[in-house]
Amino acid sequence: MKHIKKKNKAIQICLEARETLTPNRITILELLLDSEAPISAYDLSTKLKNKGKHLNISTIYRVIDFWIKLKIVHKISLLNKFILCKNPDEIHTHITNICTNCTKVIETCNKNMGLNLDKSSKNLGILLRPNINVEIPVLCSNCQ
Amino acid sequence: MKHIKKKNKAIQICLEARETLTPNRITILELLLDSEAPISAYDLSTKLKNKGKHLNISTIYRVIDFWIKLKIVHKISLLNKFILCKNPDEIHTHITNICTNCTKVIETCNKNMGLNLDKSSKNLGILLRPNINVEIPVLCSNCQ
DNA sequence: CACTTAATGCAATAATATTGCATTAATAAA
DNA sequence: TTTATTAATGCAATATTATTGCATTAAGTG
Repeated sequence: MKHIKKKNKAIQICLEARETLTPNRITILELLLDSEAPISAYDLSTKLKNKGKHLNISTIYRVIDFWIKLKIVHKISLLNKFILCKNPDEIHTHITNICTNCTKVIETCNKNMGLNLDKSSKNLGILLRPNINVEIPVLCSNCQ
Repeated sequence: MKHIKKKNKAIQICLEARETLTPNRITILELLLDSEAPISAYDLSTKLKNKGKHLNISTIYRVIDFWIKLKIVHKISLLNKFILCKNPDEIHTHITNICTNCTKVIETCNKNMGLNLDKSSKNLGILLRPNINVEIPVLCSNCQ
């Protein structure tokens, strides 16, 4: 298992939050670990079926929400799909670059992106929250 | 009509692009002008019905896509809703701040937001496109 | 063990969006 | 103007994404 570190990290975060680690949550986590690309709830459902395991779609959504709450999974609103967070342990502004051509995702953080949103609070009276995820439509190196 | 200028601007952009200005396109444009908040395709459908006018939902989506193509409307993926662009004539990175509490939208641009995404292309090999729209979850002044 | 809370199953339904094909309207060419 | 072509719309089915209420099962607590 090449994703063992990330898996352990997720498990650690879950346990530290005193949340329950159920078999379904592990199963979904593993599927997300195996998926480089963002994946939809129904895709997860299909993958499970192919493995002979059935979970109701509502359970799948609930498990996804569970991992999102723990900041271990991001919802990619541009795609209506979900993906594991690259740096779940670090509190910062997550930047999800999404290739509008091939939907490849390149995750980074505000520091690497020249993004300093703090100015905005003064200009607009709005408040940025820690650990938000910002999606940016781009062209990846292959699709340029 | 208090939105006469914005309406004229949209019409101008449409005509300059040599696109057809149909009654349906005008009707949808006017509904979007009247709506401060982002509005869904089905909300538009309901508003039309209330005025005694019926448009098939596919037509509504097509008309919305038409205005999006002309950069006059933004899709807010975080809400699955649509909103008129505040500065359709200026090519820049549009920033849509969305209050995660009340869904109010505060649109601005990269200059006001301390956002300089050009750095990213060097770091990540990705290409930013002109006139993209970036959605940022925030808390507005009322909801802080 | 008894009690309480949390997780899951189930099935219906809601909400959002797309498609193929027929029809009508608009535009361009003869 | 008439014809040919292209674009827009209507229609209805269907796809996709997501939520809900309630019953059941599992997990955690005293």
